[in-house]
Amino acid sequence: MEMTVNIKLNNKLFLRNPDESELGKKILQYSIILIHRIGFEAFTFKKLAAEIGTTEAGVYRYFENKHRLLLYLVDWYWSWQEYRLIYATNNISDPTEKLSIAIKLLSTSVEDDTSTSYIDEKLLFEIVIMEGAKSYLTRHVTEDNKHRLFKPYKDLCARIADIILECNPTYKYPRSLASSAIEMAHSHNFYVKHLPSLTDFNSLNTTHNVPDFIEDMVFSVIRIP
Amino acid sequence: MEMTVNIKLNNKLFLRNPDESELGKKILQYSIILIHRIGFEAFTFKKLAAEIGTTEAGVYRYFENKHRLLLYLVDWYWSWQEYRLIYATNNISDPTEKLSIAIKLLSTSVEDDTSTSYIDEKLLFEIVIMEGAKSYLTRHVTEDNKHRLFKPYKDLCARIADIILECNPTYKYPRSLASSAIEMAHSHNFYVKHLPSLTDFNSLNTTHNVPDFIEDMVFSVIRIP
DNA sequence: TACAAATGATAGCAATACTATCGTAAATAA
DNA sequence: TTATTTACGATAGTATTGCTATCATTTGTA
Repeated sequence: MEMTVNIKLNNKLFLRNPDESELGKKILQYSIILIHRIGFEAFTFKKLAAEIGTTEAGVYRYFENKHRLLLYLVDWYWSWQEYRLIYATNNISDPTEKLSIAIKLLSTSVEDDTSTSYIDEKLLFEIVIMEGAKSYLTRHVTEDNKHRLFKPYKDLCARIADIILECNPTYKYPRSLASSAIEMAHSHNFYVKHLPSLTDFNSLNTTHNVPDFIEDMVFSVIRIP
Repeated sequence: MEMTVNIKLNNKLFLRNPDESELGKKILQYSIILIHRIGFEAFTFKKLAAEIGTTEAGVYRYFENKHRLLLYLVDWYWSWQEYRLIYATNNISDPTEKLSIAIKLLSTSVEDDTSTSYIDEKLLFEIVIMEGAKSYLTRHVTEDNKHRLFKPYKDLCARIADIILECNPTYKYPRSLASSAIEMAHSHNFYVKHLPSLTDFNSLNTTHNVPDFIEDMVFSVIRIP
């Protein structure tokens, strides 16, 4: 059986829906490749257009600016992670096991998922680690938030907060803990790679790793040994 | 008795030391005000120059570019926080109390500290929350790191990691926990203000707050009730 | 009094972040 | 079939950004 996952995103993210045309899909595909290669700061619509053989104006027909494109990619990523979490925890009743799965899914690098042809999930994972925070660290967070542009991230946080409450209904800070765990899953992957002295891991010694640390943290906090 | 704290920073951060001249101090003072007002993205040396009545080229004589200036401010901030931590924990022997003080210092907004005339610590605190991550989320992290430009941050992390180890010498992830706590101190202040659904606090209900959550987290993890 | 250092003033330039217009090809409706 | 929308390519243009360079003037130091 062949099947594809189609992730629908808030239509305020784009001017023309990129997943409904060949050019649109190419914009998504090559923006991931190019941002991954040169970084979001150096990334421009002109360079992207040259990469895929269209013009700058052509890209502007799909996205207002590169920040909106980043938001699209980040939202896609969080929606995809939520889908993976639902899929991976299906039929599992033990909430601690669900939590453990969630932590592993979020903090472990992935292989390119073949279910979507034009999105390279491995590259996207690395982009979200490196550039993800820039999607909300702006002057217009509040406005973007009103337009529900952070909904996928919040939905995932809420889902994990629910699992935390299932584990321990008396824990006082489920949402804060959920968002912290998700952020740590990314930030510590960044630290391991770029600022290893901020962690207790190194790429050689694999006895300790990021998901182990986060699991230890989360389960300690909600008092599950 | 009057005294001033003078923070010396890595001289690779600047071309000409800004704290050794009137113009340099004005650059620091007004860059904080301007970045706080319009955000780091919209901030330019031209606008800064106009603000303080000098020219664009004048600012470039002190800092290579605006990213280096941000790094200067962020490094200044972390050095200042480490100084505050040393000062506030002086003569305290109980490591759990030291840890508690550290968490409060890092996660609670400050009033403008009068010990430095040209740096507004309250504004700087808010800048580091909003823009701090951009100091290391770049293509040149590795190079900047080689030049020791993140040393103040790492020093503070190491100091807190040491306190964590004093509390519990068997805890496996002291550095990861320290860097996480510091980051959470900032990120959750950001969430409370801009994305409150990611937290369990709100500005009205002050029964729960950011330092309480982080304390609960840290002490749970190192198994101190 | 001489000299170097710091600053001010101005110019210029390539790249960025757009916006606008126009022609054409392909898909769709009448 | 023809008419018409739509999507795209091509080109042009503009304000701003992110610098670098030059030269004159002021200011502090020897």
